[in-house]
Amino acid sequence: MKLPETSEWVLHAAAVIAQLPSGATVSAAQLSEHFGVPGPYLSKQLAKLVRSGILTGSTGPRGGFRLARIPERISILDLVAAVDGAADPYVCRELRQQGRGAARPEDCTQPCALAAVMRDAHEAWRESLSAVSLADIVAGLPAGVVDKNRRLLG
Amino acid sequence: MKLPETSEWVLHAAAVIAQLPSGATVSAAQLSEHFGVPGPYLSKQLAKLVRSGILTGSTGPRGGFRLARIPERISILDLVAAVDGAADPYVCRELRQQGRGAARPEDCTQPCALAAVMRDAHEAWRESLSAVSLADIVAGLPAGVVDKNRRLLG
DNA sequence: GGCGTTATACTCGGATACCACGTGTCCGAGTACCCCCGG
DNA sequence: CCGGGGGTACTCGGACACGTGGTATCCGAGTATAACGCC
Repeated sequence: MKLPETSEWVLHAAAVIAQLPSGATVSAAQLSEHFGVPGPYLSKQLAKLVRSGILTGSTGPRGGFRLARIPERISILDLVAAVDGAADPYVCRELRQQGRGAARPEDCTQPCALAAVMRDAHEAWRESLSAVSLADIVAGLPAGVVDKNRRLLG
Repeated sequence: MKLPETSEWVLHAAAVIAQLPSGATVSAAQLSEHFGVPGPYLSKQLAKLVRSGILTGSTGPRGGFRLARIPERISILDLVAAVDGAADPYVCRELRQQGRGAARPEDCTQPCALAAVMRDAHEAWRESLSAVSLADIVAGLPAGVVDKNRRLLG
């Protein structure tokens, strides 16, 4: 079980975008330079955030990305789910009802206990990620980093 | 982010093995018939459980697998970690210190806040899985399933 | 009849191909800006 | 000097190859069993 490496890119990129002055935008090329990652591939990931309604993208000169809503209402879970999908990593294929030892349907009125445990764990993971907003991340950045970003974005 | 499909196999197989009479064993071939999954591949996964110290495997006729310790002391996390590894799905590559906008080392005295959030979420997932033991799963099985397994294992 | 030896059949364990998803790249459609020209 | 039109350059968005890890399979090493022959 592993998240795409681009998850980290998207999280850091969103943190930078959140520091933009109101109305300003930043391009994928600028961000790729900022982080030292492949530009076109980063652009591909940011497009996912646009499709998820987290960012809005504008084309043309002075175009780029900006947040679609205030950072207080963007959770880390929103970002991770946008780039990786919201599906549960464990999928129950009803193994108990297959093969020679298949359980009879009348014994399967309750959902599979193992699937329930895995689902609860995933829910705990989601809760933990949704408890932190992008604004919380930005608020915790060291002053030096904020200054550096301000210079980039200004 | 997704778990190997074999995670489900291992969880169900462990639940069956936990119902074995004391001292008895069950072979990978029996289990693969029971669940309708490829035998050699299942054997490969069970070998991981042996390496993790959850099962013990004996060769020869009447050989097979049995639990290495009581099911109360085997958590779902133990099983999942054995088959998928215990690594955090999110790996922090210190993106903040790379590229043109790299933060200075003196601004990175604190660990990356994003990595910390992801780590906490993973820890919540692990806690949730470690709270349930194999004995809990077996105790919750319907009576019909237990009977069916008893007939298989007896 | 009891015991040692041998042959056997069955088990796990690791080494070997195949395939899908993430990774990396490219090019095209669309748009706001800027310059130029005319009034 | 001011307004309109066209060209331009820049942006995002989706379509196209490549590599790594999961999936599936096989065969070999090792061992408890069972039969067999001998004492």
